[in-house]
Amino acid sequence: MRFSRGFFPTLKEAPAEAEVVSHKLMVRSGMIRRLAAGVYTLLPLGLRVQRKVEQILREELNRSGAQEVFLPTLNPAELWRKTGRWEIYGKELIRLKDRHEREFCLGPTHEEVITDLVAREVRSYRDLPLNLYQIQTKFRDEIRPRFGVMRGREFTMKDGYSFDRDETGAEQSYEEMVQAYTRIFRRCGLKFSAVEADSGAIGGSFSHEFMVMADTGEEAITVCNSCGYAANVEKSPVSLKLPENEGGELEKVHTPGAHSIEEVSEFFSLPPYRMVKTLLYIADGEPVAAMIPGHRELNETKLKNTLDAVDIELADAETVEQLTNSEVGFAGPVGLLGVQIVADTSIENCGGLVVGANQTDYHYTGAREGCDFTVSKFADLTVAQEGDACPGCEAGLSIKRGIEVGHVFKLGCKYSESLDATYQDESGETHTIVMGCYGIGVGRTVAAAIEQNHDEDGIIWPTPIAPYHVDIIPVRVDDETMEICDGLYNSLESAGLDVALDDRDERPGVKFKDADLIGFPYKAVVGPRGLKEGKIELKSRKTGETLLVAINEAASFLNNLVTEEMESIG
RNA sequence: CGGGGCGUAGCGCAGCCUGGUAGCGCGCCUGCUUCGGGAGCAGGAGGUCGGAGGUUCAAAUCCUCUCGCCCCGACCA
Repeated sequence: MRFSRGFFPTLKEAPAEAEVVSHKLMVRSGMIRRLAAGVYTLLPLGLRVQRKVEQILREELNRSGAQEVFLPTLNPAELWRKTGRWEIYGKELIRLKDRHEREFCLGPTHEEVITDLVAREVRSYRDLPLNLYQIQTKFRDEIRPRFGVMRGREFTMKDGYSFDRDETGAEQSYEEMVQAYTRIFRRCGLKFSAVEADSGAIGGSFSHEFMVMADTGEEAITVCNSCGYAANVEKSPVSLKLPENEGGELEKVHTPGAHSIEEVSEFFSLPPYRMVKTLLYIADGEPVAAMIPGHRELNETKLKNTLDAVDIELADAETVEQLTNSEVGFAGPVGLLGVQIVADTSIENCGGLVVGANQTDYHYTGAREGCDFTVSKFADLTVAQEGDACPGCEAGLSIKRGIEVGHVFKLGCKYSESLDATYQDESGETHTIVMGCYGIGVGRTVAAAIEQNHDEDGIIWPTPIAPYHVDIIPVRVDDETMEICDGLYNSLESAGLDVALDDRDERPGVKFKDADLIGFPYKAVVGPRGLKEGKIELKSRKTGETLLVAINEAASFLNNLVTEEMESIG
């Protein structure tokens, strides 16, 4: 592509709304433009990169035996009602009605549609296993779209679904997808790790997230440097042990003005872990009290799973006051009526605890679980912290940040059951199909690649997903130079490289700056300095190294460089 | 949805407090000179100051409502 004909609107300054590097650089380099909150137009450069990622996805998924389909965006409500998600998915689901008042939604994911398809078409064990995927626009009315293409309301996602006869088969499909994903992200030039994850609203029993390590990531991950264990903090198990403690008798103490754990802890001159936080939640409409040691944070995902609830939220002040008959800050398990109490396992049989007394300005000391109050369920309820013991090897965990670019789930029969996706085995017996589902955020992968590969001048594309491999830069736009550039352009194109030619009548500095911003892996500079010796300068974006190569050798030289890089990274 | 902030030329911003001529930098157009890391000079185009109401002789500026956007939290690829 020649710059003079191209649509590459680069910007010197990033729009004020862009917060993270990838967003800024995508806007500045002319890849994307915003239409509305979380809704973006892909310009030619952005589209090229996205297409390259999609191509890698197709190659690797096809290689693993999956087949591409294309499912409708417009989904009838009826299907979603069958699985119960019309209600469960909530406000995130974009709903609409047609002229006959029939209800539809725009697909935020496609378990319903694909399972319905398979339920209709698959009869026999001979049809299994089956693995289908699509690359398509998804719609989710995110509460808070942000970071450009990283969390949009309309975005491109690759979603795939596997269908197997049984658990064993499903596990094998899952493993194949993990392998495919590993190849995909490696080819995209990303440093990533597959971490254990919570299976969330989609449901299911087992899942991994593919996280690209980046300080701007929205996810916190626990990582063990010793055995390699990695998990989303939401999922990362914590087993707390509180120090032994005699306890003493239950006693109500006047604690004026002490609301927070710090204040109460200071009041009694006792360490925070002897305090117990009692947090009141509304879980699917029912009040629940969750107790955790005072020095810890509650993990809402774990709480939700423990309660087997669809939706939980922290009770508001009014509700808390109603339930505890006191101001906010004095909730405790002793004498708390009509509320289910769950607690972190560390509290089981524990004595000498300081808890709220459900009376303004009063706390109990010397409370003992099992004696002064009873808990209906114990579970791991806290958020993992830096230094916690690794569940694999007991070494200290560290906390890192990551961007979730992919997610693999073992779904089980959740959808195949509600949509009646079954098959007959060799003996004619009917079984429910066992499913898995696998997602990759395509735009997010592109953004993550930028987060990991950039410098102060702009993007440094990994060669396999660069919009163009080489940018030819004539220093002077005169006939002699342009003739050489055109020659190089043609031979590179016929060698199969993606090549840009900056034939604009601009000063060289402008071209260099744009080339660095856009992030072409190589610049081929054709100018008087090199031409004196009959040579072209090849400059690597990544290393900044410059090589002088004879004009007639430049094409094959570049071709070798690029090919080598594509292969080594693949 | 709760908390914080912002809407003035394509982009980045000033002006608003204390009402009275709409400004700066970049970009864009024309010309000349330049030409190896975002050139210089000269000339020029471009703005219903997010929208609606109100106060006032007079509103970008004050008041009310509204729409949009961004940041912090719960959701997720």
